[in-house]
Amino acid sequence: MARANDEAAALIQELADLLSITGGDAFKIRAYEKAARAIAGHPGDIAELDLAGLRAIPSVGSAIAKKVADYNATGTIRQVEELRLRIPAGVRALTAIPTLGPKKALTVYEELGVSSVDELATAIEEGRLSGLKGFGAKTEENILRGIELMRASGGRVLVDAAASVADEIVAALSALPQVERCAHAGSLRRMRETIGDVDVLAASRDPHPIMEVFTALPVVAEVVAGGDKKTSIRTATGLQVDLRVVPPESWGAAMQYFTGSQAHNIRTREIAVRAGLKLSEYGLFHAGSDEPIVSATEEEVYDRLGLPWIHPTLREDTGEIEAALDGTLPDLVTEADLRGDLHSHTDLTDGTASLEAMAAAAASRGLEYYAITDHAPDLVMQRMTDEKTLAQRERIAELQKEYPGLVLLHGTELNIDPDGGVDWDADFLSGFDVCVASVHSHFTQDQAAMTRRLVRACENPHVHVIGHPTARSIGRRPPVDADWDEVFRAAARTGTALEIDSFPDRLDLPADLIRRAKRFGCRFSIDTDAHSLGHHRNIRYGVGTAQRGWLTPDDVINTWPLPRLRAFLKKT
DNA sequence: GCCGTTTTCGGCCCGACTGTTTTCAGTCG
Repeated sequence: MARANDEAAALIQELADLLSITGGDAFKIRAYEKAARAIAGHPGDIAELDLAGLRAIPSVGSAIAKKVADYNATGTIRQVEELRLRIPAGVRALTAIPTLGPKKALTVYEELGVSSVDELATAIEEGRLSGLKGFGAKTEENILRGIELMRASGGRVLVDAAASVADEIVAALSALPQVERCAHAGSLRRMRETIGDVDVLAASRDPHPIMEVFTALPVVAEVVAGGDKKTSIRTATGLQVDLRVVPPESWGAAMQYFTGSQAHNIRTREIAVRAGLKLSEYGLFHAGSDEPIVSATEEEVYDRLGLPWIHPTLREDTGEIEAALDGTLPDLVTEADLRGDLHSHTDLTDGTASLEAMAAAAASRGLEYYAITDHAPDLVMQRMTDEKTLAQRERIAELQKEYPGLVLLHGTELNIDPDGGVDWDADFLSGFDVCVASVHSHFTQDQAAMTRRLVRACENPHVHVIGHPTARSIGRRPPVDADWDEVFRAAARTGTALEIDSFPDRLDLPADLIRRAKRFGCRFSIDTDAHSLGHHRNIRYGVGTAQRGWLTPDDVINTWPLPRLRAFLKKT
């Protein structure tokens, strides 16, 4: 499943982690981290590159190129193997505990021989940490807390859970007279698929009362840290929320800074430094005099750095800075570009709303076309039959008369069987306007079998969209194992679209695979896969995922006018 | 370890908060 790029990047990142524990040079560690990102984001296959080719990757010099060549030849990197002998994997795992970094991890390992999270918890309970340099009572308490949190939640929540907490807090704070502006930033604004903590930003000259209201909100279970510029709380579910209050004139610089990512910020600050400037959350300044230049809007800050404004979903240092400098940033697809939705369910199968209610919801979204795609018979528990789906087609034709502005399409969500076949024969399939085909069973086939299965589905002339292609469930089920480059090649060749399923626990295709698929010329369909009326709101997460995959409206078939879409669905 | 029309050596992003400290290291984002 993992490409050479991903495996090599993980090894280089591990090298950085291990060096940070053994006390390696901080700049060297950063160089490894930067190179790891560059290798992971490199479009070509690094397994095919020689030393010169590797060195051509930005941030990869001769030393790292040799290590990657080492990986290409042997499947590992010698320095990583050596450091693994000195630092057990459990010690590296300790740094995942909040408030415990590489320095403290090394101290407990060297002084007490602690090399796992469980051992550390035991050591603290037995009082073996007392007297250790830098470990007071408060530190012990915080570590125990951190371990508890880590065990409870795994540390991250789905994007919709974070969004609802953020929306509630932003609404409450925006109502205060002292607050001039308030918005969320951080990984939620970047639309990452899971969120570690929520960042909220407020502009005000009078922070103190804002902090007081914030820490007293009903959602707050615990105050983690409190100052007048920054306050952190935790909700009852363990989600941390950081509130930063900045002067109104700093709003743009602060939004830029707190949206991140950290890697993107390092790049923008480096550009500032080279231009004799200094960029912080308070603004862009002359380096020598600290004279302010701009700070009110993000656009001004980027502009003064010689860059166009960069969409938050692109800010990961995976090529957006270079694209911005080249003037080749994509014109990203937005929710407003979507004319239709090609995947939805009614109470005929496992949806909870009637056909009529789902159509009404689609109309209120302002859509021009909407496909009803209830499950096909091979998903036996859904009890679909030929008769039921044909009766539904007639009801849709009747209902169509009530919606002059919305074209209702009759479709189905087929099941791709282990050999790549689907539920109905060609003759019956030709009666549908649109067919989504998805993997719903046999998730653990080996890579060769799964690849054949998906390629065969693409080659079926009646399959228009591959639904949630990796079939992952975030935090619960891993993605299926396929040679995705082979699948993408088949999808592009046959004119089969790949779905971007908007369900917060799916977000499937994931953004990194979207970006890869686009390079093969694939098309995409951003769908809700709605099973109820409320699920239509999830479309924002599908759009965010598509944006993180650098998609433009033209890449997405359900932004197209219906005649162009119908021509695509013929798969000629 | 990487990188360069200001540099092939000497830089490398910046600030807030906590806890254990008497001036600062560690962690986080």
